Amino acid sequence: MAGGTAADTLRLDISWKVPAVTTLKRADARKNIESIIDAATACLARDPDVSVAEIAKAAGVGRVTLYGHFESRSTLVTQVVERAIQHSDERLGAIDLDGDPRAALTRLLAASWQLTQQYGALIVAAEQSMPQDQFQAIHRGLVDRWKPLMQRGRSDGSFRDDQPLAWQLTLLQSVLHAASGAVYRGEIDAAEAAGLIDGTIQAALTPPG
Amino acid sequence: MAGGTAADTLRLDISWKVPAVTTLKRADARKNIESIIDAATACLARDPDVSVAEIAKAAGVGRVTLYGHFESRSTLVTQVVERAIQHSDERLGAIDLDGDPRAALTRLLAASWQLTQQYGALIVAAEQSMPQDQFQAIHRGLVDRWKPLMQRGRSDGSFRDDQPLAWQLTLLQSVLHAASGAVYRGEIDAAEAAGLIDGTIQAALTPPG
DNA sequence: CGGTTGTCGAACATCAATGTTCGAGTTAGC
DNA sequence: GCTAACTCGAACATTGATGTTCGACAACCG
Repeated sequence: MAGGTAADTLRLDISWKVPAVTTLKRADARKNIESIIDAATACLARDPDVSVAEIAKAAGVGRVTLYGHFESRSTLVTQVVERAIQHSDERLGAIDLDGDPRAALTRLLAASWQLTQQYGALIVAAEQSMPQDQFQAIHRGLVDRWKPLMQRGRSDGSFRDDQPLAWQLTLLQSVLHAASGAVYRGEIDAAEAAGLIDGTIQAALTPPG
Repeated sequence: MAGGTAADTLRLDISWKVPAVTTLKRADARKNIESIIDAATACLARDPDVSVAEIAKAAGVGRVTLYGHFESRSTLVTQVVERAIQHSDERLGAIDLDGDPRAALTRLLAASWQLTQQYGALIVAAEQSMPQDQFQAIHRGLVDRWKPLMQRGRSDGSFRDDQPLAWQLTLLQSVLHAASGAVYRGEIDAAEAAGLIDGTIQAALTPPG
């Protein structure tokens, strides 16, 4: 038994499973990563300046564990934002933007309001923590979801076109954000917010005269 | 010569002019204080998180000099905000809010837009750096400038009253802020902003038909 | 002119947050 | 059950900002 040769040892040593290409982590690790991203999403939606320590606590893991899975706060934020963007894209992409522009706008606003509530100030965190060009790409992507509908509505007289399109797009974002803040401060309640947003935007876009 | 008694010394020592009640600082000191408040206003209007070092540099004084005049960053911000509030109150107080509510609103919006451009993100700095109750008092004061006019317009049918007053007030702030951001980002230019704000708000407040 | 006041830079203390290291203890998965 | 993978707290290094102290120098004002 003890007569093992160097060759034997070598063979045995090979049994060190080189991490292989298995990107697969252990089950508990994957669960923790999920928890962290979920917690980070919720925390960042409330406060874009939230600390890593708070995120870890909210996720129910140690701070060190978090750093074991995410290189830095910045990469965590980036991943959170990327997931949120992907989710938002799916939701918004499923919306029917054809037919009466005003009705389509109502549908788009309803979905966007739901996402705004869910992700809140995440956009602010993105702006502060992500490389600028990356953030701008995201922002452009979001705006492009609205642009065609707005252009179509302006062309066919559904929406006023005596104001720059860029202003109207900014206004949309602004009103959604304002509603989010108002709900947070308790000025209005979440249930009525969707109606207020739609009523306000529709009025603001109605051709004058 | 060196024969001075203790009494002599004592008498001479009395010539230490006790600072008297003269609250008056030296001329250059007063000028620096002005420069600091001016610079801080401009800096905070752009970036509510600007550092004390940057404010000092913008004011053309050393950081130590700044701390010689202001106990802390927080007190500096408070004084800046107080001056801005006072100035804003004077400007807004001079506006005629009687007559046609829509015309009065136009006047109020024009003045508010000018102040929003000037003070930008100062309100954010105030929120972060001032004691909460103090900030809320300021915020209440601002809102109270709009409330009576809005209530009157809602009563006489000039403005829609199928939405909560609180929402409409939030909307006003939001649109002003959005315009400030849009100008900053170059989406629209400052000259046309006033018209866009008025056109947008008037439309949003028009009673639905 | 002369002393008081103010300015300034450099250096220091402090604080909070980020990121790292260590070592001991758990747990998943074969 | 063995082992690699994972967790976790405590302690440490680092960074950037806030405030403070010191001492030399300059400027206002009587």
